[in-house]
Amino acid sequence: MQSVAVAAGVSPMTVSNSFRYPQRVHEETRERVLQIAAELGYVPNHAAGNLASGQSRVIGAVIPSIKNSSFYNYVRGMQEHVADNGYQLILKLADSLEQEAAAIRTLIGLRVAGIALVGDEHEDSARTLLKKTGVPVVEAWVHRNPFDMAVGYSTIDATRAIVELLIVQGYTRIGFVGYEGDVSHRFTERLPAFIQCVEQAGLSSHRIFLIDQAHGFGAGPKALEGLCSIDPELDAIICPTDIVAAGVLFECGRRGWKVPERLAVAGWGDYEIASEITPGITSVHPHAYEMGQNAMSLIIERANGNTRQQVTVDTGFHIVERAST
Amino acid sequence: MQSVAVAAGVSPMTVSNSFRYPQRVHEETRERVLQIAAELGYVPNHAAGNLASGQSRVIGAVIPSIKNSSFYNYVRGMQEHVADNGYQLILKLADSLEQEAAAIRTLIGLRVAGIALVGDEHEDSARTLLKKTGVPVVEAWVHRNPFDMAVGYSTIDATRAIVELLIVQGYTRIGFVGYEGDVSHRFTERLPAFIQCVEQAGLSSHRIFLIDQAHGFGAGPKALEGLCSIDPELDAIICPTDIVAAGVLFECGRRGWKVPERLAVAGWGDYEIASEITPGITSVHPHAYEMGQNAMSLIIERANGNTRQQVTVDTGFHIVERAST
DNA sequence: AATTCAATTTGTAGCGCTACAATATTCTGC
DNA sequence: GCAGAATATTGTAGCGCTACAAATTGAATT
Repeated sequence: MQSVAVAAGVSPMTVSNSFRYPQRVHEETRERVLQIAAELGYVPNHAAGNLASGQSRVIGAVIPSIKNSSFYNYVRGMQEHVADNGYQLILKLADSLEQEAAAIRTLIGLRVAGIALVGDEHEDSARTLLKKTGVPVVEAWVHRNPFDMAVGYSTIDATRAIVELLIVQGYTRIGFVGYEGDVSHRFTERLPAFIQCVEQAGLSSHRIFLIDQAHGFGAGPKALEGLCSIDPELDAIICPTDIVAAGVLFECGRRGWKVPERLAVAGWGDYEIASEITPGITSVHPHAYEMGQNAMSLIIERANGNTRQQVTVDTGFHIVERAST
Repeated sequence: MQSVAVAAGVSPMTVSNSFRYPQRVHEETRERVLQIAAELGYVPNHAAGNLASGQSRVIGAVIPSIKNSSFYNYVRGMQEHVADNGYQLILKLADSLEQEAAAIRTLIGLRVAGIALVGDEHEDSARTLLKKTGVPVVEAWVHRNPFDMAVGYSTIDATRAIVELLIVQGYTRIGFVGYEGDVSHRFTERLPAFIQCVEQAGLSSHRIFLIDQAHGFGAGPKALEGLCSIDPELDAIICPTDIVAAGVLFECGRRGWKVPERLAVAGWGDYEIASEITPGITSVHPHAYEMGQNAMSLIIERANGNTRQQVTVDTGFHIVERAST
């Protein structure tokens, strides 16, 4: 900074202001400073700025995986929103709760302005740390009982919507594919909603099969086999993601089963494959882009001192009906 | 840090050493310090540490997109390697060269220990900045003419391998799908290799169709249509990614074409879908995990002062033969 | 008991920047 | 031409940490 200041014939403070508070500096001066900075390859040291001001223009987001495209639009929403507001987004990947806790520790070490997490299940140590440091936290993809702030949609309502659609379309032997073990509420909430909804319609809710979350397409054949051993005349299947649904479709192809005549297949997430595969997969579209935008918006508002009363944003969802049901 | 020091009855310097140089501190003392730090929710301020030491244990990686799973194993390789060496990885997403340049500026502002990029095409301003700051840079997925260091494999050799496989299998009317416009060398290198290789075999190289990189599965039908209008009797097709190949497979399904009898389909990247779809897609497996590992390894070595002579690592590839060819 | 040496701990200075208050400069209106 | 306001610029101190050198401690040796 010093050398830029000398080269531009101003004080270091003016260089600092040119970057951080452009309107405080006379336009002509600012342009000269920025040009010389560019020539000298000077980029303000964020670490020093952060230390001096106690503020940060970097927001961290932890996402569970990039294995599937589910988070593409979520990240895009975050990215575009922060860019519009002069912030920067950095990402950390975490496949497990331990990794999430480590990622949170890194982000806190970096003294980011806020942290966006996915889901509402976190390690106790991470919760404690977040609480103690008081950093703004948004949980995305969930919409109740926020730890701090939350943005999401009701997976219960969405489950109900998809079950009701299948019932209206005349399916009666509906199977449900869930994830086994410790997985996020955004998955575990669906099963009770399914059971309640099919029983309300006077149908049986015993067609349930749980698979390992780690599997992608491969889960499809496994799930189909599992459900068929419960009821060989299964006529519809609700999958936890479009990837699993596509796996089921592939397996139907191998078996020579017509979709949806022999079996209706519903997915979740409205991934790109849902619209491109034949038949297209009926799916829950979760407004991921808006979720990303709102997550950043909540953090930026909090960082600017606006403590909002309403700390949960419901971005809703909609059902995309396609040929698979 | 001060309050941890007081609570533990040691000097701030001992707290610092407990975190940064554990072996310098007596085990008993260290454990007490770390335990009190945990109780107090103290996480060392990376900004201050970075400022004081001029060193950073954070490495930044810029990846083009998480839309497809192509970079999953690459990121996993990076992640696991840095964790083993006491470093941290942060990710930035960039869909365009401008976004990449912005991401690089952010990472430089953060004074990261090194930067991993994908491909060898970058904005001039970004190149200049990287050169001037001297931060260690690895370009991944390319393996020649590194800007600083590089880790990748030869897309030319891989193209040759896949073309030769098709020729050996008896296909003669081979079509090639490429990307139009300004895309990375890791794509543009393939077309000349394709042309050279088919001509060497005495075949015609006029079956070429370029598509927009932005399209995913949807590119498949477009490409197939385009190539069929060049040669309706096309008997094999080489796609730029497995996603496009899957799109072609979907389209073949709609047309009632048998794969590989009517048309052989080759993909690239060995994404999960390649092994799960029926028929499985013959694909180029790029050893992405090893690429990620090596990228981090090069940066960490450089950060530790070991200037290696060999700045390019070839992680190779292999062809996975499946039923689609 | 004195000396040596290694292991452990501790002050001090300063990293590059920004908050804040103070100062310098330019612009109004009369 | 001048007071007063508005705009633009500048010192100073300090953010939280670590490099480095110096100091302390304890055990082993003479």
